[in-house]
Amino acid sequence: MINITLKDGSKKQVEKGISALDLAKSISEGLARNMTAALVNGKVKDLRYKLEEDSEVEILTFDNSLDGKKAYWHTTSHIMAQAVKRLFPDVKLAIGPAIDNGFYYDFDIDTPFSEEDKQKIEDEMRKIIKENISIERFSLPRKEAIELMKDEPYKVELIEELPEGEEISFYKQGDFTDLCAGPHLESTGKVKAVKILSSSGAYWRGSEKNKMLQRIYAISFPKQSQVDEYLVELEEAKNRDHRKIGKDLELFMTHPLVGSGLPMYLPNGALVRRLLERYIQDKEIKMGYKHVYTPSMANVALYKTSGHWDHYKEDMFPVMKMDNEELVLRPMNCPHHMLIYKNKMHSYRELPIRIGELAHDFRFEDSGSVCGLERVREMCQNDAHLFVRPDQIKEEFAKVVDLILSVYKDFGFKDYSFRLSLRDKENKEKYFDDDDMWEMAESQLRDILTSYGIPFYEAKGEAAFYGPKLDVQIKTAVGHDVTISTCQLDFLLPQRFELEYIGEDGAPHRPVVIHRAILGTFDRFLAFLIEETKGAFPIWLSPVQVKILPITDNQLEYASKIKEELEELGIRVEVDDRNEKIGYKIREAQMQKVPYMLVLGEKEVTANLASVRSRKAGDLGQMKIDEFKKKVKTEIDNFEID
RNA sequence: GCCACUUUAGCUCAGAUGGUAGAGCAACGCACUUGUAAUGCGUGGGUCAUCCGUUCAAUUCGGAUAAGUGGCUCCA
Repeated sequence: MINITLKDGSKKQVEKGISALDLAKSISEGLARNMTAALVNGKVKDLRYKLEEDSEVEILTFDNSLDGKKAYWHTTSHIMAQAVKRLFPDVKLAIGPAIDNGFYYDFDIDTPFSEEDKQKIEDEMRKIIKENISIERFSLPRKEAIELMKDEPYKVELIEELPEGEEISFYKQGDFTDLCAGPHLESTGKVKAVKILSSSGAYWRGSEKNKMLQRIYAISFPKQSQVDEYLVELEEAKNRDHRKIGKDLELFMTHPLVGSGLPMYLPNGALVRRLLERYIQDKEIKMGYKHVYTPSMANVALYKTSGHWDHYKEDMFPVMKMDNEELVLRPMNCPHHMLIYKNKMHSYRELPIRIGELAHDFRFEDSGSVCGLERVREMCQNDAHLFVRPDQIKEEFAKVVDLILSVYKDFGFKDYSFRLSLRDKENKEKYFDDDDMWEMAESQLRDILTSYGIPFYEAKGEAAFYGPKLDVQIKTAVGHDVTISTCQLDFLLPQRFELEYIGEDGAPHRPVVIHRAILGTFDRFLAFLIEETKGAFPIWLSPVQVKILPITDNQLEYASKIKEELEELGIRVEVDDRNEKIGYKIREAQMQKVPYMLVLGEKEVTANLASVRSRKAGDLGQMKIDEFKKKVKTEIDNFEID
């Protein structure tokens, strides 16, 4: 007998060699029925994994954990591969993992899958599910494993990379066998509802140097209704997409004659952006930042000096040759700001010096990756460079993090995470070559984060070429993972530009540079803000804050009187004086996400009142004009979010 | 940049296996003077993204270009 500790802390004595599934059955039949995998001593195992010694066990179901879902989805990915193999026997299989939302499988096939192909594959998958084929695990020594997979070159490549001497595990379901570490369900019939979502090209092993394979994304659930719900969720995400809302609310537009990745801000969007610019600059000024203006282009030599030329030129617009000069549109502002620092001699007493700019940058983004305001080719950065003494790094960095947190609080953002972006040591040509500098910068950043108790995760290969970064990552409505704020530690540019300050000892010393962008770029920040608010901006950012809706022409005079009163307080207000029914005017104001509507009829004019309606709570009843003015003014001044 | 798909009125979308197109909303006009998410009637509006082919004839078929969408690569 062995001792099993379950997740709830309860203990159980069972026979040695019992399967996880039988253990679940001994607890409850229902639990066993919904079981997708087991977590044994922290490792995900199959349902039929045999428990040989005392262990901590958690029964995973589709509903109680991501690991449970992944076991379910991973099994479905094998069903997909089996279906594809049945329909297209010449296809070579690559990999088919579960992801956070479903799974995919990559196939090497000469002609990409058509819509009809995908329908056929989905039908075949349902057939395999119906056949309820038992899924068996077995393992082989490397040589035999390669022999078994000799017709699958991608699998052979994977096997060859597995550690020497280890048994290689396979899963077999009827006529289909796949190299796989598991875990899996016990049979294909356990999967109930499946839906192919999309297909696309994807490079083998994620490298553009390799062949492009065909990837199919799909999802599966224990119930058909869950598939339907998931599809509704996807549809709702599309309605939150900043590109759709940006068009509906006339925030920005694009035009083929202007070009890809070059959005134009319409009056509403421009207003929101101007308010964001003022908001952040005011905050920065309070924190001792000095703002500058520098040109959007520069001599190539500037980027040769900074070192960007060798690492970044592929992402820049091509050189413009003038008489004796070679000019480029700038992709970042750091070099300009380095020269501003260098413009005069600095004392250790002056530091930190904080140079800020709302600066336009130009990056030649791949045509396939531009996206609304999220990825553009001309952007405006909320950029700043902090020139600090080494002993000030920690404090100054913490101030930046505080600023980030306070801004996010003002906007009510909650779904973001800090990422410590490090160099990839395997890929050194992407980064400035100075191991000592990297080790020092990375460990210093990690120390700061740890000592301030900021939760973060680490990501290799995400650093800037000159140093590691702290990035704030968010997920967009359609699921892109993007950086919204960034703070970077840089020992390189001060060296390249030979920056100095005179220390207490009278000798020159080298400052350290912190690059930071709080709102990142105004473009992407606005995209994020649109998606977070679904276009219902907080009142201080709303293009129209109050819309006055007279019921008939008889209230027009009263309406314009109130309009003037509100305008005196700087409130953005419009009167809808069209000859339409009140329901129509309300519907329109509501769709334009106007925070407050004032309905004015006979009753209001007589009593000198306004009927107030909020976009969020609906009819608030009648209010004195002064009372309403005070309410709105307070909400605007306090950056209130609803 | 790569793979696939898409592009028809200001917007959202129908449409014909080749004989130059339609709806709803919006716009404009008229009537109605209206009480918390769409009043009724009428009018105008399209080189069917652009260019080049095939054809008696192309918005429809083929090719190229541009822009967009979903991914991959890349990235604020």
